[in-house]
Amino acid sequence: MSKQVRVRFAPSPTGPLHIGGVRTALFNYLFAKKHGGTFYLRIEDTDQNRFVPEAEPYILEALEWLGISPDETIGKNEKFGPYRQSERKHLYQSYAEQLVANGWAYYAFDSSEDLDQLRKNTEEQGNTFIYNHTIRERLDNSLTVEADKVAERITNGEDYVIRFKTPVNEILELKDIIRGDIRFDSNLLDDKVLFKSDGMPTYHLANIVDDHLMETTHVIRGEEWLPSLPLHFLLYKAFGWEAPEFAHLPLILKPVGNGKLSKRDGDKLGFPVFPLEWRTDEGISSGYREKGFFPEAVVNFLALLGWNDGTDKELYSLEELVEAFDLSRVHKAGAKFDPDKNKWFNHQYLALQTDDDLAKAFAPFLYEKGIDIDYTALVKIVSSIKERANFVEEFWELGDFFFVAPEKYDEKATKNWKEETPLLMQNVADLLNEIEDFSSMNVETTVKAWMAEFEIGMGKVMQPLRLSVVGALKGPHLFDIIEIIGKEETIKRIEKAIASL
RNA sequence: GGCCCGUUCGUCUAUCGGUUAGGACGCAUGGUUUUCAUCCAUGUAAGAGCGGUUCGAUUCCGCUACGGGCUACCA
Repeated sequence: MSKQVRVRFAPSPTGPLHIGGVRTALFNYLFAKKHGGTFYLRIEDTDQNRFVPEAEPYILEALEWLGISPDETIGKNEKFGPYRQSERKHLYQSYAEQLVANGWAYYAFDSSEDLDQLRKNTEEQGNTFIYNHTIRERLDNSLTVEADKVAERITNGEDYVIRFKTPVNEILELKDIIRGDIRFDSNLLDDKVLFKSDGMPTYHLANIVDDHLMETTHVIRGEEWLPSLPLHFLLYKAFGWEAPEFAHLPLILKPVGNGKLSKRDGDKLGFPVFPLEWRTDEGISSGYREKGFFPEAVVNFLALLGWNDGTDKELYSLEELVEAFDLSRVHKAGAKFDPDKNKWFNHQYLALQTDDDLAKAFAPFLYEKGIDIDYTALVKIVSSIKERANFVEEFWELGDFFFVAPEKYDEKATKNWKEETPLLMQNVADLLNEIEDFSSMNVETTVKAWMAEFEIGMGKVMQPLRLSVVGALKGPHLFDIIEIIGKEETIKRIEKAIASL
């Protein structure tokens, strides 16, 4: 690559960042870093009707959480600012008018209502309505109205838009880094609105102008933009600018059924579609962060959704992803989102955390339950249960017995509570009471020696003992549990079990 | 309807004309754990269909089918 790579993520602040958007941002980030380039964030807030003020900070926070913050954006290295299109508003009109002056665009006065009606009528007759060369010479625009009349109507304050005058009879042979060659027939394109009657540019205009002004070298975006590729290419041509290279990413599809993953699917199917929780008057949409996902796990999973480096490697740090990433190895077909695999990645990353970090992450859960525990003990507890969890949150249901004595006993397990069990358990309690060194190892040898001496079967003791201490047949090594909760508590639990079973 | 993109195990994917079509998730079985889970092992399961090109096609081309996206003064 000859030029310094500059790529962008350019979301529209209409709501929280969707998981598909996250992946687009991630691929841009990886590509930039891979080539020692710059990753910048631009806010495309040209639609005043759908603007949501909370969206912009949300997007920034989400990228930061994921560890893929932009190098340049609002308030950060603003070499090409402003980075909000609403603050660049003054730029666009003159570019649109430049196109009109060069014969690449025209003013159009048709109202939305008239056009809707016309579209409806045309389609009722079984024809396809396209505002392009087939019809533009017959509609109310500067192609059909005298120049002085056009000027008069505009100065009189009449609403108008500026439309692109799509060239006729051109076969456009375009290139996409992921998809290769794509052909479009210009006759089938429509004359897109570039400049709206509210004085704002449309996406198409603003996007091309800004990508050029901000010296973007590669446009990496979702596949839903592929149909506008010919328009964008033509716009670069009309302005006489060199076009960036394009790469259209495959879509992320919903895990079950058909169609792309939508914002609604997430909580309906039991997994988040947003990086961070999003609260509105209508309710709360869950986020990966709040659900206890590690950002590294989300990044890793997303990176492998539609891309791989050709090896069997699946666990990548962000640095390794940067190193291995290659746009031309991005898969072409859409990928179904797999919540199970996503969880598996989290399990892998949980296993990589230190006991200390996990204890710190778990502490707030305990605090909320009003449980006060010695930090050293907590680290031990976390260490004994972490390998069975996918999420820190699960530590509670996996190890609640470390903190509170069982309230009730698992029904299935109580069947092993035989007639002679109470006596046996009382013996165990008495035995434990005698032990000085209450370490897991020592308790285990002592109890086992006692069982051997009196020829008592393991099952007769171990199962009821576990039931007494834990309340169910689950959990880590029993003697480890006993060591952690201590002699006094263990005996208390045994006696409680004898009394209630 | 029109335009564009796509199509390998249930899912994510490897394969760049010759492979017993590989890996991972999931699922199943076994082992470890006197528990549950983890972990380990094994198994399960795929080239949409039809035509070409070729000595030989999952791989290249065409058609069909199916899936997806776009088709706004939204991005």
